[in-house]
Amino acid sequence: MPRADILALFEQHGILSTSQRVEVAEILLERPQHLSAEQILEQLRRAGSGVSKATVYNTLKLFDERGLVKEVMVDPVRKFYDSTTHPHHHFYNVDTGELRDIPDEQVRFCELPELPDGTESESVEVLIRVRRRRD
Amino acid sequence: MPRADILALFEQHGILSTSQRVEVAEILLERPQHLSAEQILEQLRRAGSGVSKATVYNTLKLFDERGLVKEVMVDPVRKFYDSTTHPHHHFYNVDTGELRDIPDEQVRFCELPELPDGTESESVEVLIRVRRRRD
DNA sequence: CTAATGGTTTATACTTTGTCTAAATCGATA
DNA sequence: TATCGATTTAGACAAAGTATAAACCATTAG
Repeated sequence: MPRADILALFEQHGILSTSQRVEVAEILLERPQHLSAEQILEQLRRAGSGVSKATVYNTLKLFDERGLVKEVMVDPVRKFYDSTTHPHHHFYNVDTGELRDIPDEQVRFCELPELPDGTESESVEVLIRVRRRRD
Repeated sequence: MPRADILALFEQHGILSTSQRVEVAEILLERPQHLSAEQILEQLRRAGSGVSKATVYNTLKLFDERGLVKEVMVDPVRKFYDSTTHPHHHFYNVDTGELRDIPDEQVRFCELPELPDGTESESVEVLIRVRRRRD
């Protein structure tokens, strides 16, 4: 993703631009993917960046709060951040830990339950857990 | 849940019975619910039980491995254990943190994607995130 | 009855993930 | 150049969970 696009996204989400934030965004927003804070930190380190652990965590938290990325819950231990924020679904391979997107249009419901009283829907997400076929 | 039923479930899932395991099961299997290890430990303590932290964690892990309960991922910080193991879905209230079951038959799919090569489905779960209606 | 065996429980140390804090730094402006 | 507000940083800290090794317990063997 070109630097100009990142700056535009920051603008759009009310995020002040700093070099560290741009570095994190460049990695996570490069393509549709799911990364943990630690994975991003590791990539930064490999690229020779000096961004601190605290900043990576703070930045991802900020991005999530401002809706630039989305926290996904798939691992009970780590947080993962999804560069795709519009509603979509996931395959989760329990053997490998791989998380893969399912385009929204490949899932269609015939029937969904009524929402609990006094609530409105925020999202409807399907998680298909798969494992290596052993046959 | 009567003690005899718990012992039968242990038998059925290949879990050797011990007094500590029964204590944990009595709490979690009392009704359909979702509890963290810490919540269970707290209930045990309140009831005057001396079961150790390590045993609670080990026991829940064992129950999950043997399919007696199901780990559910809804909080990125804690693990929650679901006393309902057959496939079903959830409402998650992002305002209150409340997690509520959706019976399986209230969700029906018209269309689902093909699974990735070399994998088989383990589960298909829907999470409907809701929030307080503000209108 | 005693000892040996195999699994379970326990305290405690440790690991991992993430947050907090206070000081240092940065960038813009006056 | 000084100041101000916000950000970054190192490192301390917190919470959840795991690992380890010793103690424990029930059962069986002698």
